[in-house]
Amino acid sequence: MTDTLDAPNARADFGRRLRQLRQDRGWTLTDVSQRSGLAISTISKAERGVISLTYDRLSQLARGLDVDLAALFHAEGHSFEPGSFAVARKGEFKRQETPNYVYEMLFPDMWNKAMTPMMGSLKAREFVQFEDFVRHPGQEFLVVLDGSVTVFVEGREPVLLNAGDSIYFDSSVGHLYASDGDRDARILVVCVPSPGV
Amino acid sequence: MTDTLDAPNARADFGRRLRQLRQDRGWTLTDVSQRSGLAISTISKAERGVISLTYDRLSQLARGLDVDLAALFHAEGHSFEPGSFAVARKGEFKRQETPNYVYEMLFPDMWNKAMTPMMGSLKAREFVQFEDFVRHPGQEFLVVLDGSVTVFVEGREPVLLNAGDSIYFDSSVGHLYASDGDRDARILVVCVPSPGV
DNA sequence: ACAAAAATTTTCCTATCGGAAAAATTCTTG
DNA sequence: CAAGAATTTTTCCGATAGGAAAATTTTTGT
Repeated sequence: MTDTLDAPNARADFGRRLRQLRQDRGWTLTDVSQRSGLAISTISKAERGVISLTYDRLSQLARGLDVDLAALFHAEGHSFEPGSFAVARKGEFKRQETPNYVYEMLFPDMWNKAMTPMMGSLKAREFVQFEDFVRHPGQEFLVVLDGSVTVFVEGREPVLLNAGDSIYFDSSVGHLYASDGDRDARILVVCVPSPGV
Repeated sequence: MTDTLDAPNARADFGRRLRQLRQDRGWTLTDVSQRSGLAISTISKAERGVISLTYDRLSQLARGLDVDLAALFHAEGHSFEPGSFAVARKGEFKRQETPNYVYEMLFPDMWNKAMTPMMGSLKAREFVQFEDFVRHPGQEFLVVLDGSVTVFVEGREPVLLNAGDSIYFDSSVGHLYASDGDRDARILVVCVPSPGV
């Protein structure tokens, strides 16, 4: 009930996007109708935001347009503001501290980023204090900027990375970082969440 | 007409996924009803695949479940090989050279990465030699590891970044990097493609 | 084990979707 | 500029979504 007001706009935007997809391919309503099995009029109305397609029709239409259903929604208005950009200056980060790490998320107030870059410092430690493995659906990329880092991936041998080395892994598998040696280490981590959950 | 047969299955799968999302959060139908503004019965039917939600309702429901609309449609299957990981050692990269850049894609032979990390060197230049802007759907993140870099984003003022600074932007907008000053610059770039298209 | 409460499903009915065909608009071509 | 073709929009109506409330099932407390 709350958002009945702006809903039509979202629908209209979505419609424009549908039309864009169709026209990008140089197809007519008739073409898409044949490819999708939807009535011409239905597609026409959907593109203009006159009606609100059901899941079944959206599903058909996606196939007709030859895109993954999820793709229909991805580049949508609320992805992140198309054309926008943001700069993060060194040291201007929002700090977040845990016993072993100091994390600084780079663009904390930017919505809907496809990836989450973080700068981190790992404190030098006598020996690894085993906290729990971290797990979160998605993929993670880590590059060592300075120092040495041991990466523990659940069920695997530890991996030692030196400055310039990097690792890419499924972040739903338990993982944990620790500075190796007597210096603090600097790392850059980028996470891509798997959508949903 | 063609896919009337499997459509119900897709819808049912989708419904199960909706229920999963709700239960993962420990919410009842009533909870989601309040959060989304949808009737309890509507959510119940949708979860069981009895009805096929319209775009408007899907949109509301996504907000109620606190997920991006696109996330609702992502099949969990095609993440990337679950549990796998890869290490890239400094200097072991596949080199790719253009007049202004030297790029080294970090995990070139790994399939289905959600993001594409690249190490790059920007050659020092007297003044910017204007090649064409680069454009590709998705989002891009750049961090300056060493030196200074000027980032040109189409339609905007150039942005000067020093070591440690970073920028995050919509990569479908034309962009271009150049080393600033008399030294070569080292950068790390991570791209996330927008699916579809 | 039973009663009360909570959660989910079913029923009933109205609003809206979606298809077929007619009407209108836009695009070609002489 | 006009006639005809191609494309899009509108109209009309049957099919289905979606809300309110009753009925059922499941859970909780004693």
